[in-house]
Amino acid sequence: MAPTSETLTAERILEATEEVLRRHGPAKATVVDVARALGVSHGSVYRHFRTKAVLREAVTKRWLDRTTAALSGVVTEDADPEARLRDWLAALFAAKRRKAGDDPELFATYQVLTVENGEAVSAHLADLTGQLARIIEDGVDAGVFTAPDPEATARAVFHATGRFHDPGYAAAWQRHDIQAEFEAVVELLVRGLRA
Amino acid sequence: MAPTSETLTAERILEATEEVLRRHGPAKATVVDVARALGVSHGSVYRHFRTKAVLREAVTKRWLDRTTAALSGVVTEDADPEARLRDWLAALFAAKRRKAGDDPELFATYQVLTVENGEAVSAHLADLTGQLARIIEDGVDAGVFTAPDPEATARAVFHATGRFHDPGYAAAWQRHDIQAEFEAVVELLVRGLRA
DNA sequence: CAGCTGACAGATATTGAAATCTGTCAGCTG
DNA sequence: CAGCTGACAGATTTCAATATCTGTCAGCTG
Repeated sequence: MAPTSETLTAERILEATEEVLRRHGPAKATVVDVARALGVSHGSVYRHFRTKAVLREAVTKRWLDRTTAALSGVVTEDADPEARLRDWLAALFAAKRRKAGDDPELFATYQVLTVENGEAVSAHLADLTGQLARIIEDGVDAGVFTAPDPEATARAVFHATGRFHDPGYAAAWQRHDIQAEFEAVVELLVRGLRA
Repeated sequence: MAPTSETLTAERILEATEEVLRRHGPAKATVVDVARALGVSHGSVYRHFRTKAVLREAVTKRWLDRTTAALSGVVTEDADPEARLRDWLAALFAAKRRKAGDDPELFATYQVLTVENGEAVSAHLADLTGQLARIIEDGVDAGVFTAPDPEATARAVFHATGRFHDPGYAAAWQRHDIQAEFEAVVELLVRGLRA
């Protein structure tokens, strides 16, 4: 917790920023707070990040990329495409639900950050639909799925499951019947994909 | 525009409230404004609606019910169930897109009102999924759809198309490729429903 | 006397002055 | 001399005083 006197790196600033955001929330977290947490002047922070907005975007990217990385394992899993598709969607839902449930305040903080940084979010969504597209392509190649345009189909599947990964629906993830809802949608989609 | 001196009815108050909301927006519309628009004292408004919250809820209900009514015609349309399902989803999407596009400020106003009145919204969603369920049941009866539990399937279809009717996605309805996205999702769902 | 008015108390919103923050940069320091 | 500091101008936020609004009700009016 005490500010180590290593040299000031972008990475250390990002860590401190995440901590300040967790403590103060997105509205009250200031660059001065971040500098204080690191035991440096706020001018030094501006040496590594040109503006506060750039700093916040970098933190957001880092957070989004952690989710992407966690899911990439499922894509290359050793199972048939339908099972991998189901696993991937379930893993995405579970990850989101865990994040929202474990630390609602931090989740709300990142929700604010993501609406602020549409750019970073678009890139993240492209990453995720890319993973989905790979699974669907594998299914088409194996002859178990029908999809004239796997990229477009991946986006369709992603959009159709929005209720189970879009942060805007986080409140609904508490409902007792949400798991049944999820399974009903996935069932419909998998049936729609089958050759 | 001049306040007619008919007797003050709940309906006239609701109309005036809608007009005040359109003019001032949800944050600044006051009961005093509504009374002024009607040429009465604000005490008279409280004779018909116990609180401001009740008044706003009533306006919200009215607005939601207009949408439900507009769609009910499609349910009883003379066409095969698959066509009716496609028509109904398209009509819902078109109605939402038109509302959001024609008068964005009023749409934003009602967005605020709907988050305020979760109760009224739940009832509205139940109405809509009820209409969907009837179409799906007809499809099951005709042997063209498979759905062990049509009510649950209706909810699944409704959730899966959320991106095309949930007001939270209104910004995305401006994208040039939204129509293609819509058709891709509907295609997948219809395929998933077929017997 | 049914329905409306307007004064009122407490709650909520607005406003403008004071405090804090962002982003810059000349100069300090190891 | 590379990297950090801290004072500064302008932008933004906070806070407390002031104004407006909500909800009630005793009494007015047609």
